[in-house]
Amino acid sequence: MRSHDHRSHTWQASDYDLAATLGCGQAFRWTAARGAWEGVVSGRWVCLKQSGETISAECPADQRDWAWLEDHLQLHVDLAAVLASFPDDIPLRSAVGACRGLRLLKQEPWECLASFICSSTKQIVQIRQIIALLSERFGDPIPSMHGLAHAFPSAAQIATATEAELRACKLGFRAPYLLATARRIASGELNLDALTAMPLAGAREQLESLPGVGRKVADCALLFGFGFPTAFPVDVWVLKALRQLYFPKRKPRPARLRHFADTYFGPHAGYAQQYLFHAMRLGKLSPATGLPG
DNA sequence: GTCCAGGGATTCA
DNA sequence: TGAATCCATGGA
Repeated sequence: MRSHDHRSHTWQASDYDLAATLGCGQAFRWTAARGAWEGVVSGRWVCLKQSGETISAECPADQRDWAWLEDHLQLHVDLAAVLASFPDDIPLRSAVGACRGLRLLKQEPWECLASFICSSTKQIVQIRQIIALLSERFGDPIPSMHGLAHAFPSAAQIATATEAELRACKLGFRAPYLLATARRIASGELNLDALTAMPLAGAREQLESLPGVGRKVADCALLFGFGFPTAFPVDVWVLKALRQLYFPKRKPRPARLRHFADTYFGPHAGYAQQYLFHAMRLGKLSPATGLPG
């Protein structure tokens, strides 16, 4: 055991729930194994552990620096400041109380976009399986601490696949969407790197022009991959949360809910969305905790 | 607005 | 243990 090697690193991270963060369904390449979390970030295999307020990482090879992982885990984010920006209402208090230390990750844009194209009407466990198959079959082999692992395939790598090969990765009707989008990215017809510097609405419009990318998938990519803090993905869980908690005993039209989501939650709306999403899935939000009226 | 497109994990009888 | 339900939806 070496104490000053470059294969492992530790951080002090207060108010950080690693298990909730990696397992809540925002990213799909993390698996819990023997009290640790193993995953692939930016083409690097890594094993993470949390003990109290210490997070440790171990890689199969020496690392020059750990900025790639610090960025992915968003270790610099002041969670208290994020939570303080939320509207002070009963649903969010309840969600925050149920998900202490839940964080948003910063994923690679292409991987995130592709993952959520695969996500439509799939459950999180199934999405993980799809992403694992895509990586095994089309991604670059990389070293891990037990045999070979695989990087998430680039758009160019997926673009070389056939629709049948993608369907064999359990994509079903999503296969042609992913293939067509990969080709548009790989050809340079749409440059994902340019989206980061654009206003949210413009970036969203660009993403929604891609096959298989509607409002919800675009918002997931914008929030989890491109770092737009006000993107607010509305999936079936968040829809349920909004209806039950903010509009009980009413039947708001979808456009009304959309407007509410886009205007109510403040500068870190995406974070608020993640708390509502996760708390709802945990069954920690009940209609009884909703607002009056 | 309605309908359809994989399929398997999960739930429930 | 077999059937029903549900799923981080988008497009025609």
